Amino acid sequence: MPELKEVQDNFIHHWGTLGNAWGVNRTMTQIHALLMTEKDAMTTDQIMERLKISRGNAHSNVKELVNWKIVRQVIIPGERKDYYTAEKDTWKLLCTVARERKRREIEPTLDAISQCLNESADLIGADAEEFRTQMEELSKFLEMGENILNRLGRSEKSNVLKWMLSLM
Amino acid sequence: MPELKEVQDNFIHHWGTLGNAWGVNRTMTQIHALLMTEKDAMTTDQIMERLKISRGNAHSNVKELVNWKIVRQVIIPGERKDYYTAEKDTWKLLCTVARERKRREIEPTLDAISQCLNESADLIGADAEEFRTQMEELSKFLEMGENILNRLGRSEKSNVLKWMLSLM
DNA sequence: TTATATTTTCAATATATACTGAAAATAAAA
DNA sequence: TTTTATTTTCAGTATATATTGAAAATATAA
Repeated sequence: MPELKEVQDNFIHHWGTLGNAWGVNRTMTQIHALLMTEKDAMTTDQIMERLKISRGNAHSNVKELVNWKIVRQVIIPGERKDYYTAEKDTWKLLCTVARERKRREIEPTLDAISQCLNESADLIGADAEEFRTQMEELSKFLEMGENILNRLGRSEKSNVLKWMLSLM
Repeated sequence: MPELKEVQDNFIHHWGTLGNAWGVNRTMTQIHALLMTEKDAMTTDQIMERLKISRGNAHSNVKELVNWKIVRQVIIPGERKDYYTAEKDTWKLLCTVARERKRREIEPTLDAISQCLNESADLIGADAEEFRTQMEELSKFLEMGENILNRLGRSEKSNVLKWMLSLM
C-alpha cells in the first residue's frame, strides 16, 4: 500500500500537467496542489524541501499564487516564518480563477475587439463587412461570457448548484 | 483611416496574446484569428505570406488546428493547393474547444484523482482524511463540470441562449 | 513513364520561459 | 546598537517550446 506522500505526489504531478496545459507555470500549479491537499499551512522551506525546488522558485511562485488570490499567507503566533495555505473550497477556487482570468485576459481582449470595430466602421467592401460581422459576434459572445462569470462569482455555491440541477 | 489589413492585424495580435495566456501556441492562435476573420479559405502559402512565418510553422499549426476541429480543409474544384477555413460561428467554436479540452485534459485528470482516491482509501490519520476529502470534492466538482460541458455541447445555440437569459 | 507542384518531415537553431543560488535587503531578536 | 533569521531580488544558466528551411515524400499533370 502506498504512503500518503506518494499518492499526494501523484496528484501534484497530474495537477501540474493540467495547469501546464492551461498556460500556468508547472511549479505554480504544483505548489497549489501541495497546499490544497496539505492539512496545515506550510513555510517556503517546507515547500522547497517537499517539491525539491530552489528558494527563488518557491518564493516567486508562492507570491504569484497570492497575486491570483488562491493562496494566502497565514500568520502563526510566535512563528517568524511566513506560512501559506491554499483555498480548499473548490467552488471558491473556480470563482477566483474565473474572476482573475476575466480581468487579466478577457477584458483587454474585449477592448481590442471594440477598437477593431471602431477602426473598421467606415471601411467598405465585402471583406470589411465580413470582418465587422465577426467582430460583432465575438464581442457579443465575450460580453455574455463576462456577464455569466460576474453572476457566478457573486452567487452562493448552493444557488449555483440548484441552478445547475435545473439545467439537467 | 486604417486599412482593413491593419485592423485585422491588430485583432490577430490580441487573439494571439489571449491564446498564449491559455496555453495555446501563439502562431496557432494567430492563424485561427486570420482564418476566422477572412472571408475566403486560404492556402498555406497565403497564410505564410500574410503572417510572415515559415512553411513548416504554418503547416504544423494548420494541422494542429484541424486536429482541434476548429479549422477545416476546403476543397476548391480545379485547385491543386489545399485551402483552409475556420469555423466562424462563435458558439460552435466554444463547443468544440470545450469538448476537446475536456477529452484531452479533464478526463485524464479525473482518472488520476480517482486513482488517488483508491490508493488512499485505506490510509489512516487526519492527514489522509483531509486528503481524501479534498480528492472527493475535486472529483465531484470536475464531474459536474464535465456533465455541463456535455450538455452544452449537445444543445442548440438558441436553447442555451434562452437558458442563459433565464439565469439573468 | 518523367516532370512539376505540393505537402510533410525533421535536424538545426532560435526564442521564450523557468529555475538556481548566492548576494542584498529587510525584519526581528539579542 | 549588533547579530541572526527570513525574505526578496536578479544575473546567469538551464530547459522547454517554437520556428526555420531545406530535403524527402507524395500527389498531380504532362
